[in-house]
Amino acid sequence: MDRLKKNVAIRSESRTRERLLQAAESMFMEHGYAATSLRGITARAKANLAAVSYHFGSKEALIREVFERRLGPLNSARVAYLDRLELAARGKPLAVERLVEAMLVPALQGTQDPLARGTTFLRLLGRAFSEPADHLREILPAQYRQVVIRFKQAFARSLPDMPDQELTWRMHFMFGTLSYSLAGNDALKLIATCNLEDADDADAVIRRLIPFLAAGFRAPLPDMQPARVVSGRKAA
Amino acid sequence: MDRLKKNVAIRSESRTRERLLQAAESMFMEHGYAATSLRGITARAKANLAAVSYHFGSKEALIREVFERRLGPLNSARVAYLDRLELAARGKPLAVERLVEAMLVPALQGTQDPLARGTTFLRLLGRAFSEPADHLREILPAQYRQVVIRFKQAFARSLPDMPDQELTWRMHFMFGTLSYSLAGNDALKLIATCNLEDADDADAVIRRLIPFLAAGFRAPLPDMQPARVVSGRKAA
DNA sequence: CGATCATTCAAACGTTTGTTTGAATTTCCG
DNA sequence: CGGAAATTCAAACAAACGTTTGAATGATCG
Repeated sequence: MDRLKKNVAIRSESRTRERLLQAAESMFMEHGYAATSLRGITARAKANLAAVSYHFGSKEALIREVFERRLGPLNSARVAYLDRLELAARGKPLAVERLVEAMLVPALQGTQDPLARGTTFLRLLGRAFSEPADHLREILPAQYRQVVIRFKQAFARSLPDMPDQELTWRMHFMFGTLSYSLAGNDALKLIATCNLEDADDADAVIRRLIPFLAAGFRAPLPDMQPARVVSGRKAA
Repeated sequence: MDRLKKNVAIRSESRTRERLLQAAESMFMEHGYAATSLRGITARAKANLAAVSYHFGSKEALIREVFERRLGPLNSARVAYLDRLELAARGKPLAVERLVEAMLVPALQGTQDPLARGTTFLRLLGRAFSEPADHLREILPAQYRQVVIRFKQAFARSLPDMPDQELTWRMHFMFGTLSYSLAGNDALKLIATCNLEDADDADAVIRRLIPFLAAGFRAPLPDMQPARVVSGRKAA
């Protein structure tokens, strides 16, 4: 298996393999995993149907590779970004704005350069969190573990009075906003009553997300009394 | 067609139809739309395969009905909740906490009673926003339009200094957090380094989401200068 | 009861799915 | 060049898909 891979790389560098990955990334993003057929992928990649089995072994292995080749570098870049920030701060706790920034900037960085190729993966990634494809349930936790651990430490240092449980929840909320917001404007168009100017401007999204999320992290703790519900009679 | 429906209701009230809807709701939630087969649904509903065609006409019509029978009442309840709040406030602007509450409480209200039946739909709904099934792209905007318009007015009144564009973005962020947070703990487990106590307690989620989102809405406006990027050399 | 409708059922329809096969083709290196 | 390895290709595979059919069963009312 390793020998085979090496020969692939040495010989022709397998342009087909790369075309398949890009086509799969696009089509998984557009139609979802289950709704995308290998015939559609290979047609788009201008490759033969059997090429998927030959290069990856199965459809499942293909989607796994689509994620791993992107998610690993992305999360490594996030941690590296955080490392640089902390180094520059010389041990002082960072503002939560900087931590959110460290989650966001690497994600949207590769966007403008390769002509929205990075954006394609981000949309796919946003979908992946809600897609129940069994293969992903095993991939994502492994890919995200280091990021979660590392950033949680940093957040705890920046918000020393925040209980651990509450911090985990707020990071959970942050991931939700990210995966939804970065995942593209399809859903955005659903709720926008007026067309947003900057809908496709990644930088604008970052600048708007940072203060929004940072304020959420700094929000006062919820009072954990029994929930109040406004009934028809007695309104609050 | 109308005659047929009426007879269905009069005669046997079609228990089968209801079982199909519930089975479809569960299975769409667990495996997604495209990955769920009619054979799986009918098996779970203990109905015949042809029952779907008979009662709904097609798989597409089935999923449409699954959404419409839930989303309409949910969004109506949200607007009604907001109406009551504004009535009680006698024209005074509401705190953004109350507006977020009006989005949340109706969504999680039916949760505990029918033994997580409401929760099932919420997870499905969260997925729907990222699922690219073409049928949903037409359903969701129509179902959400009134909610968006109504709540945007209310938010604008509560946050008079917020530019319209910024408000739209922050509502967009809110929808992201909601659909991700309410959609269930599958994704939550992905990032939780420690097990959360209240992961299944809807009230606890509400109490934690409200201050988080309200603070986000009240966050200072972003400075719309060119984005700063921390490079390897010069850190910020 | 008998007629009439709604509903269920087993079986089959034609497509499309992911995967496999074995031969043809291309690429590489001695 | 020539042989070996890597890659492509058209064709076929069984399995699963959504949908349709026509007869069997059930309920309803004059």
